[in-house]
Amino acid sequence: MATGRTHRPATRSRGIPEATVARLPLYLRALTTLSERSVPTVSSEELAAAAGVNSAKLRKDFSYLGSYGTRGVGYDVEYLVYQISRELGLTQDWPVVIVGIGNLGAALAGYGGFASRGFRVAALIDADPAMTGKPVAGIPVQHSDDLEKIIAEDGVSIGVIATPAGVAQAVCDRLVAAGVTSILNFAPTVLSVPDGVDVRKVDLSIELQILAFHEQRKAGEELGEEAAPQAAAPAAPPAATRTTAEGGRKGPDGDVPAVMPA
Amino acid sequence: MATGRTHRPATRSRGIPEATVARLPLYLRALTTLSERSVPTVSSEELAAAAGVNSAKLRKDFSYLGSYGTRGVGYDVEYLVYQISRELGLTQDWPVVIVGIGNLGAALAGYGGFASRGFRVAALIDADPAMTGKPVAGIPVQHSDDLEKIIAEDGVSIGVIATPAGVAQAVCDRLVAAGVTSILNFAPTVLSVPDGVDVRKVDLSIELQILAFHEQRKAGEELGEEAAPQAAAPAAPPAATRTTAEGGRKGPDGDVPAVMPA
DNA sequence: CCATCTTTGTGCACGCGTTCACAAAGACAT
DNA sequence: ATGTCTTTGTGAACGCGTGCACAAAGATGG
Repeated sequence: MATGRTHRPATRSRGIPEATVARLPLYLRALTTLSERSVPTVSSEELAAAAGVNSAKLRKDFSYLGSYGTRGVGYDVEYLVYQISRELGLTQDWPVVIVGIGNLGAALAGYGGFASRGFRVAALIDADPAMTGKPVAGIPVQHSDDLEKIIAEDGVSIGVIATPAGVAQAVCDRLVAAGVTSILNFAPTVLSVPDGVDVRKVDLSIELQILAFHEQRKAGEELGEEAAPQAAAPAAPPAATRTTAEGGRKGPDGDVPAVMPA
Repeated sequence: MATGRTHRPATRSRGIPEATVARLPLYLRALTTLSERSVPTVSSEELAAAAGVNSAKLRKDFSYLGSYGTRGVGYDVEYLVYQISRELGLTQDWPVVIVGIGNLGAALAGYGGFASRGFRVAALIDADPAMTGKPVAGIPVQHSDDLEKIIAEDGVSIGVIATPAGVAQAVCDRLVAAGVTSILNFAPTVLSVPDGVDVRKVDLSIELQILAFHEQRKAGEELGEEAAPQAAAPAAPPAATRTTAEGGRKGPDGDVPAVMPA
């Protein structure tokens, strides 16, 4: 999973646990598939399998929404699709702006999953004047000078940041000042926002690193493990006296800017 | 955060809690930034602020790795960078293949965050013959017929799936059969894999839906809330006798294919 | 060498999330 | 009607993760 929430430690929203909210979209997707196949009802067991979760967990999740099932039968697919959509707020229109139209921003602009769920790409914004006016995924890119105006005119409350890390906080500040209260951040930076603003972060690099950790562990187990526990530590051990790090020896790597040169 | 893990319920790997592993990349990024600025040591308080977490949590996380700090001083930045890198397995080379070179696949191929962390894009694979040979981000796209050969020759153990949802499971099966044991999935589908294979899922649409939920809640609170609790339920209520759903009335939407027509 | 001050490392308690297991509810057949 | 059978909804136990708060460790100054 992309990484989690930032703000709001555990504010149980309207009694629905955060963990449950995060799974509702999963159920919704499975239900939509069933709906297309004209399946009238589905049992918690079947739906759980389709969504890849435990059936008891699914039933408990649904119990937070109300009693929408029928004992001995299961859940009415159409009805449940509507209830979950309503709970998630997908029955209304959510205009979204995407800031930073690099490779990733362009991919997001063309992502079908948005439009299909009540999300409407209201505008694409980029700081590069050369991009202004150029259509991406059928939508003309606008210059970031007009950011505030765009947000206000379209009543946008959700912003997507796909800029380099260096400018992400600045973009974030402008979005928030303009009235945006929910942000989906693809830039590899920790954004700080005032209370009342939600930030969710998707970090591609982090996901790979987590996979690498498990991969390494698996490889180690196969080899009998406990082979090279401490190896040769290159840098300074818990240095007693504080050693002044000699220049920026770390050379390569460095936290590369970001997702794309937007 | 992109969404979470799929397999491996809570297998505490080598004593390090899963939640801690997920935060290590965060710490590593903050530490790398400090390293570039030649900061020799950092306290848990400072580092925690930079990473956006609680300092007590950070200290506990580090305690799972060992005692790498010095009381009264803090942590040696260079040393900690190395220790975390080693723990995450980033000191070794991880060849990665990306399958499905649409907009998203191309964005991933050009993503700087990969190369900078020990991940090497070994190959780009797409099923479209028209793409074969075409360079994307400097790497020529190869045809999916050669998938097995590529995996074997380069010793790839990590695969990224950026294909439409419809073919994701098939691609996944081929990857696994060819020897891949870790998969990062961008297609909006639940992948089923044999034991021993890790799957992490990044679902852009789900993230937005979660934001919409909170956004809706915030909007509701402002209006005094409890305004339209039950509204007019359109579809069938917990139908007593099972109603045969009339055709595929659900019409619009439908779970759109995927990320890109790869 | 001792006192003081800073910062780590962690024991402990608390709360959320997960899972089990079962009683209650309703469909369906006779 | 009544009994059987299926499936929901949930009480309760458990485990993980988080955060507090403090003792131990070590640096630093006199």
